[in-house]
Amino acid sequence: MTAPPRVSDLTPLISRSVPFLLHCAAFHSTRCVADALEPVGIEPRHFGVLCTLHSSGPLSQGSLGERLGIDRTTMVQLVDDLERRGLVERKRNPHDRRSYQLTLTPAGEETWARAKELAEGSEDQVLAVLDDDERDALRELLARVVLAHDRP
Amino acid sequence: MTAPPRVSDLTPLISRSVPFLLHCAAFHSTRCVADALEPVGIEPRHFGVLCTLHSSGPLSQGSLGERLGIDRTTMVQLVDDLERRGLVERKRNPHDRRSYQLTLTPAGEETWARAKELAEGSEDQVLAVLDDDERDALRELLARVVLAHDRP
DNA sequence: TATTGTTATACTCTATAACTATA
DNA sequence: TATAGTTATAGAGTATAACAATA
Repeated sequence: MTAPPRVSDLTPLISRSVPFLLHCAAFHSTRCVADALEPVGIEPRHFGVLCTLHSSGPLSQGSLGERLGIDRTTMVQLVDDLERRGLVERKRNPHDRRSYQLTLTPAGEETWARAKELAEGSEDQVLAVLDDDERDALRELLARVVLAHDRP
Repeated sequence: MTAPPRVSDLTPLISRSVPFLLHCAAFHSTRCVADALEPVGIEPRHFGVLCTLHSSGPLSQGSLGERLGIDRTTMVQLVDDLERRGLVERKRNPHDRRSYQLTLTPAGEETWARAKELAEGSEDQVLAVLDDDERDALRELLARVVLAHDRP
């Protein structure tokens, strides 16, 4: 992703538009999460996989990718990364030997817990200029907008 | 950009996080703008160029790219697109013949005005689930967060 | 020598097509 | 025949390096 421009350089036609503001805010927040996760050696997308396996595992690569909106060919590389780091294990499904049962290793659970703290910390950093009520309000407004565009 | 997943498929660890919500909202809003601009034959990035030239032109390709956070090599292609459509004109700067003075053609001004209406309409569509006060609140909260991360 | 615009090239991210092994 | 995972490949989108014209 490319860094957004300086807001002060732009005509208000752009800098006051909601799509532009959302693009900038998304960029900064994702970069903050990425920076925060650096000490545990994973990127935001890997964190998504860890969260999903922690909450809903074991899952096959296919169903994991489906939930996360990630193509199965991309999923292979993501799981390769996590397996190489010893965070995820590829066990064969005994009932269907074509598919895996992906699970977090103990190290994967530890890394997930650590990453969760770091990610939450980065969110505080992104929203530093807002007080608690304003943070709740922003989350609520965004959730409603996003839900309205969700596929059925 | 890749489409975000169905929110209902995700663990709340992800779907309630601000970076994820911002990513989804940014994706949907940009897609809506892109769809809205389709009738005038330009993409959101072209619209950014038209807006900047309308408000602050004439500009050289370099300074235009600098304002918009777009690399100069990418800028060449963008201006090529707009020139091919007859919306932007490359005039040589008489005081420095290395650089251009980019200006909107009359057709460019017309297209800008039309695109502005279409883009504003798409914003209404994105924020359809929010009332006027809520839209203002969202814009205000986003603007403060973005400004806090702006480069000096 | 430095700068503007340009081209050719490389890199990243992601998706499509084709393969294998299982079913 | 169909599906899970994999690999090779191609396509966007963007950035780096090298070049021509001008300063």
